[in-house]
Amino acid sequence: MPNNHFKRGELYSVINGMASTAVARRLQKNFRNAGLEITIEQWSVLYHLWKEDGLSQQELCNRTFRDKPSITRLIDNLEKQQLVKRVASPTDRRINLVQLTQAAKDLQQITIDLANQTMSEALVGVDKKEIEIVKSVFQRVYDNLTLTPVEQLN
Amino acid sequence: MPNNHFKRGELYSVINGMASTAVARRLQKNFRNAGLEITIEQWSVLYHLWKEDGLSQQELCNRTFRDKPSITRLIDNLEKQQLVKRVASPTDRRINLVQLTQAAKDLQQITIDLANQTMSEALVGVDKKEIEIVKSVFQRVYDNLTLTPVEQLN
DNA sequence: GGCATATAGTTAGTTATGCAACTAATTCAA
DNA sequence: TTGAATTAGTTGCATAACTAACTATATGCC
Repeated sequence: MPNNHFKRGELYSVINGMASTAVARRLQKNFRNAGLEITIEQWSVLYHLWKEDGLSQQELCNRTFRDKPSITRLIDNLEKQQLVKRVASPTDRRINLVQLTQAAKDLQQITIDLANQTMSEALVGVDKKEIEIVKSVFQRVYDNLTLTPVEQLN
Repeated sequence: MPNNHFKRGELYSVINGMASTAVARRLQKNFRNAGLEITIEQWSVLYHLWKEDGLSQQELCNRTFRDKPSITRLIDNLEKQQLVKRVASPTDRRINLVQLTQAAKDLQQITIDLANQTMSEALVGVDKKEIEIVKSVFQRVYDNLTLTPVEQLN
């Protein structure tokens, strides 16, 4: 089957490069145009903290799909910009709880509006059912590659 | 509408983080397990050269959705590993044609097999029609964000 | 109690990305 | 035909990614 030899690699290119890169770049550009100095990676961390403040770094790893060194440095940079602060957990001294500052809270509304607007631009002509399929395929892909065989049965 | 306030941002997280990261990590791991020293980014450049050898750096930018500095440095690293060489275009001295070495040609079959196998693992339980929808949505998203309004009419 | 193991987080080193500013070669138009 | 604008590629700087190796704290078992 030499003819569909490249097809899955092709799909890999599509999933990994094109669209996600384009969306990320646009959102970053929209932040910059609005005079906001944060990166999309920093925003993605803040996003989870807006939903639930005071998460541990480990929990942020899980929710943002990043490894620990990545979160360490993102938090370093967010701390430099005074958007979060590390607070030692009172019950377990290994754990840092990451807490939003007022400056970060002030960013929530405007940046989420920009993200929503960016996704609206991105999704022109794409209907809801298709979006649901994309999400379910991605969840499935993620589960296929990260869950143990036993977990996949649930 | 406070309740679906996060939905598009949520989708952004999904598109940009989860699945593509998981696939990339798994493919990189499979390369490493097979004793192959190349990164997936380098592989994605080789992939386009296997389809058509001797592309210019600009053409590689277009096909891999990367900017020029990224390609410059990927080619630098591929050259260090003696997988490609830059050859000046005979007709336009600004242009570098990027040509595969024999070592790179030898990587084609094994790495494409690994990529196909990785995508097969990733896509367990996902049917062809869903894959087509993901691809078409991503093409649409890419076009929405990169084409001029006039081009979008075509 | 004390040692092995596990967990939370950091650091070092390499690769990659994006932007801005740059050089060199080419094209086009006055 | 020469000088402005365009195109191809490179370099510098900042941020971010992954791996491996590390420290510190907590847990669990004897």
